[in-house]
Amino acid sequence: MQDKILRRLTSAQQKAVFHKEGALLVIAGPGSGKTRVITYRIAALIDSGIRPVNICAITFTNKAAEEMRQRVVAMGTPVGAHISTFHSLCVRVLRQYADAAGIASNFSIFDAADQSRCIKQAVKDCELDTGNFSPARMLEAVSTLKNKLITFEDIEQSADGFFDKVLAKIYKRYQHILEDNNALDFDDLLVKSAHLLENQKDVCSKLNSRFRYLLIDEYQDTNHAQYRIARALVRDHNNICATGDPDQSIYRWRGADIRNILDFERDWPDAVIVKLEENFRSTPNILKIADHLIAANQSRKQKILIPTRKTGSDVIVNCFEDEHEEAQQVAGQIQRLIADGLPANEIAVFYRVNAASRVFEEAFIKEKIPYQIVRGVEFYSRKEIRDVLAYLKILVNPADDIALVRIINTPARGIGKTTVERVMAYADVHNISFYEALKRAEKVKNLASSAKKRIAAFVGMIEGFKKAINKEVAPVIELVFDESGLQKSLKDQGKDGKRALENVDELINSAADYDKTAEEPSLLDYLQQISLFSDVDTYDPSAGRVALMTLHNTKGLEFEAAFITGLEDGILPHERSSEDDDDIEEERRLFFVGITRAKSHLFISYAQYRTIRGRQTRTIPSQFLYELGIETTQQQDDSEYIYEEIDDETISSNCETFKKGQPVRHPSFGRGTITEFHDMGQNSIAVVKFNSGQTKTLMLKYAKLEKI
DNA sequence: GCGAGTTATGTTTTT
DNA sequence: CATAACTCGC
Repeated sequence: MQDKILRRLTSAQQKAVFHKEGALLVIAGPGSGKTRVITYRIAALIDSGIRPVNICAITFTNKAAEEMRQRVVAMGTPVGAHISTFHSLCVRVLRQYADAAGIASNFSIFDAADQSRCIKQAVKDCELDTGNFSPARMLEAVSTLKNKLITFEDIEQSADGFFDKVLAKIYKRYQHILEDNNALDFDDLLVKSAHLLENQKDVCSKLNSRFRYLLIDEYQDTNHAQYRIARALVRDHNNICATGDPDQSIYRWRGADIRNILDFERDWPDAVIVKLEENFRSTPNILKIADHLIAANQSRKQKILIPTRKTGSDVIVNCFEDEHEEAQQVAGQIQRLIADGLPANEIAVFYRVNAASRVFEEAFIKEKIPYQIVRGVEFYSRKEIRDVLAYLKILVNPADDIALVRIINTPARGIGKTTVERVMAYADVHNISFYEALKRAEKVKNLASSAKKRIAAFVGMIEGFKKAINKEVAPVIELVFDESGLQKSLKDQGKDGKRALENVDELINSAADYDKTAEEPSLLDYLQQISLFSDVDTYDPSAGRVALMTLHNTKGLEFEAAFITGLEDGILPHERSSEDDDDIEEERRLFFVGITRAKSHLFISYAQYRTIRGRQTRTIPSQFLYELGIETTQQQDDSEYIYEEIDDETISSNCETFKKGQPVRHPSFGRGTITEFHDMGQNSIAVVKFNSGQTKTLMLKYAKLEKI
């Protein structure tokens, strides 16, 4: 075994793989085989006599976990190591130690849509105006606090500003709503686990002896709560191995804390640090521009990528008329690659925002290119699927009012808004769940006898379903789908319903699959698992189709050919991420991650016009294009094209030379100061920090900048 | 109580 | 532009 592993690894990789006891940090650039190191390390640990059940590996997505499991098994090692995401691990721990964590083990996991309903309710309950305190904003703020393990009690005490005080109130109310529903949101899974591990020493000890080795991949994108969980999990033995790359940190907005990786040596002073700088994935040309681009980030340790591949084709930067031409040309280029013998599943198209997928989809359908859009959650957010799942959730967790409200009258069974409100009021007064109140509907005042009858029938139906619960999930779904009347109502809908019926069929199929493969199948486990599905989880690399995905979803993947699209100011970097330098740097890392996914062919493109919110808008090329360190012939061709559209007078008046520090005025952004100026004649670019706080990169020939 | 039609609203990335 | 929220007539 050891020999077999040795032959395939570089000496640096070996050092990490065969590291014995204590903390280990693997700082590794893209394509350096860091995930591979973890996989081999699991095998090596088992090979050295460690029992598989004593190993816990954490991946960023379920998909990555699945792949790692397969690879470990393929290496001839016994199954049994726990490999999952942080969230999945937390679900397991919380279910097992529910009492100690102070929760019930049949908790619902609230997804974004459920959370949104709860926060809206919370804002309403606090009698606040949703204008100033938009649910989305408050949810983000609450999530940020939770990721830092700040409770509402904490913030209640420390809040001094008006916003913080209101936030504390909403946070508290929101948390109570979740509690009433016996529900945890994504963040709670981490928060409750961290608190459990830190406050219940015996649970912590048990887990320390269960998992004697902890391995964490993509450590640069862990948040503070995850760090605290990891710290507690290795409290007794310090056998932690983390791998990551600060240059690939792209989830700061979600609470990822780069300090986790930067301070690793402080947290584990005896840590051995291994650096993997060789890149086995990409051609030198691709790595050269990746290096050049990422060097523009100020807050970063110098590091370069050492190519091990010797040759490769050029990186191509294309400028297109608009997003339709971009999609069309990308499709054409893909057809050429496929004709040259490249399998379709070795090709991928990346974009910054999901909305950008549509034009590509249209072009691919037109050109008959097989494709798959990597967006898993979309399936589970379809109305019919949510409806079915809501029924199932009620069976497992009757306190889940959100699910109950969803299906009490779906399909329509004559229990309308008024009835629901009256029963809800009754539930509030008696401090019981909505379902409990429905059971006692007889006692609710002002309720029509017809309504009472319908409610009784509904409760009877749910109780009947409960009796049907078994280990196997698929038969329960079929029963519920049929007897709830959902199936019939979809059948009656004609064409639209047909599509929905197919989706439910797919759900039943996947549940049957779950029944077959799960260790201990149960309805509870099934519901909790599917809540944690991620976008990339549905991605099937063997399907022989071109992959379309956001740049965030490309993490950990690689393709022979990659197309990175929409390199325009406001898109990449995204306008909502342009507020400060840190935001821009993260956007730059995102582009860096995209670039380094490509093994052999890289195509980067932007369009001169793009339809944004239904308006065709002239775009400004992304500042990142000028940071790649390449001159492209395409850009010059376009420039000529652009000249025809702009009269000479405008160009000359717009192309004065500016200096750093020059105060300027822009017709829409107002006053500001030039912070950077790249003199490239008619293509000159100025970076302007406006008084509004935003920083924009402007091409002088388009932007009407005035000196003031 | 229900659903069609209208109006407002809000727009990044995701476990 | 796309969807959510809302109104109004049955």
